[in-house]
Amino acid sequence: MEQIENTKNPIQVADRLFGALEYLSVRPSAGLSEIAAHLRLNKSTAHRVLASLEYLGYVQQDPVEGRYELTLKVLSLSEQILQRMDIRDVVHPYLRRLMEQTGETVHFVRQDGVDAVYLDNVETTRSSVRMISRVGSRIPLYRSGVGKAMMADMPEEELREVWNASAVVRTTPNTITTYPALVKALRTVRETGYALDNEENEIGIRCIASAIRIPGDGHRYAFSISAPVTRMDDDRVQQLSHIILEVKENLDATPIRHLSPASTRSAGNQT
Amino acid sequence: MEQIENTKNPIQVADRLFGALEYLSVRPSAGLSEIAAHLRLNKSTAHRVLASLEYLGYVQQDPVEGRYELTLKVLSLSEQILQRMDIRDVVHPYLRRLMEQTGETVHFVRQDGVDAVYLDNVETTRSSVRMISRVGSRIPLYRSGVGKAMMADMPEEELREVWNASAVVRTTPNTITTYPALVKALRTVRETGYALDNEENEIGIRCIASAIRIPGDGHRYAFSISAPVTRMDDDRVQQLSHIILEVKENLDATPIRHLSPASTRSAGNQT
DNA sequence: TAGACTGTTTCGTATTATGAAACAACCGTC
DNA sequence: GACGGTTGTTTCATAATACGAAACAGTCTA
Repeated sequence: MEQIENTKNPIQVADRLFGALEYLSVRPSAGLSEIAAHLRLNKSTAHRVLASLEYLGYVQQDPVEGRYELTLKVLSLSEQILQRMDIRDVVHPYLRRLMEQTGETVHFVRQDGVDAVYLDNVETTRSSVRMISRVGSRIPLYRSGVGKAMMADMPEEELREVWNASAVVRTTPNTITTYPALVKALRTVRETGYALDNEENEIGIRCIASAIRIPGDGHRYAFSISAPVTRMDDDRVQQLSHIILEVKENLDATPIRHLSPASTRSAGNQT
Repeated sequence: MEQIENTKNPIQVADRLFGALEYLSVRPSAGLSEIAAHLRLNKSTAHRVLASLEYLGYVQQDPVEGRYELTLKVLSLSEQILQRMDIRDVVHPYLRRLMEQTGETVHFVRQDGVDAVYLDNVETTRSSVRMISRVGSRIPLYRSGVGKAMMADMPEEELREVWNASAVVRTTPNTITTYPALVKALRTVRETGYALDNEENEIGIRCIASAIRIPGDGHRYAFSISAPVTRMDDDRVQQLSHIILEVKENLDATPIRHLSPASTRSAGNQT
């Protein structure tokens, strides 16, 4: 029990509270017994936990069925987080122009641990395939263009940590699955200035990405153009890479007003 | 102290945990002492709360500054919630078409308590004013087109409850501030089939909205077209109302596959 | 009607969170 | 260079708090 002892959550209830929250976020609604069983809690405890979440406004109980479901309060939380990310406002017009220039869907991400998290995107208007915005979703760094772009900027030690913490899964024949392969790929990224995801995450999808740096911001950001391979042969990759690099230069040169004091923005809500 | 006694949170720590979370969601980062002061907690307690949130992955501490900030995990939570809302996938193409037909920004919302919460939107490509997506943000029902559209479908008792729970604030000269005025406005909505927000929330913005109903879904939904008054005179309102009503009819007739059993969707992540 | 489910409430107990205080490690000042 | 003023961190005895078995109250099925 000495060293092996997993560092424990200093507040046990927190496990239960967020466990319930996360469980409910995956299904439309759930009954008390079901939640209790899943979290291995006594019904009574589960009930208290749910009552607490309800009190806080994150959970709501169907008065007739008795089932529990999330309210949209957690969405407001996310919205506030996104809203104070000034960098999104700066980057968004570039994304838009990039989409218009290329006709392809573009993404903007930030590193969060071993993943890249989508912060913004502008979807192509040309394709008939609607792809609803997935802001907030994740993709592993080692398996994405944006991820490779950001990793190319990391010092060796940090890279190593990321790799070790990553749960490597081969999702396509092209997926990078060894550290040496990753290092080699990153060398190419550094040479060319952009990262190519050549169907490494999903068959049929290629994408070109580049990292950008924000002075005074500890996080890593990147943006990308994705398209089906049918529209993305090597020639097109060449063309697009020029556009990508141009945008990157512009963004790197753009000063970002960071951490505005009171962070009081014009509300500007619309009906 | 009989009746007056506020129903208390059955789990006190929950207040602290989510208090810290919500506090951090408003500012880019915060120091421990600052958080402790704001939540009126002992530094020691605050530290434990933060450590717990960090353990759960929602909070991260800057190793050099020592300041705390949110990770993007809460965004993933939201994303999962949005992703299982099948109705968004159904409605999105309609929104897109609506925007293309009218050239104006369109919104899609759901009722959550006394507010409408934005679930999706398609912003106009014509205007040069970029308006980054505000999915997750809120607007009071009584002060919005979408809100009035949804309230028009409520039985009197429910309406009364909403009104009483609403914190009425006059944001423009046109804002509805009395219950009789609201009732009267809703009568018009029922007669015409759509709701008009005539600069009732924000000067210079008009919008037309309509509620839709989803069989087997306990929630209320609505969508809207917003535009500056300069592009939205009474004639245009007339025109747009026809389009709105047509979309509403289509949507009301569209069957929504609801609560898919395992809710396992094609992931389809892209780099 | 009996049985098997729901979700809810109670209450004695032991676990758990609490916070004052001491600690360590900075930073700018005098 | 010791100072007071900051950070964030750790300890620990005590009180408060969350716990869960069990009983309860419904609802639906057989």
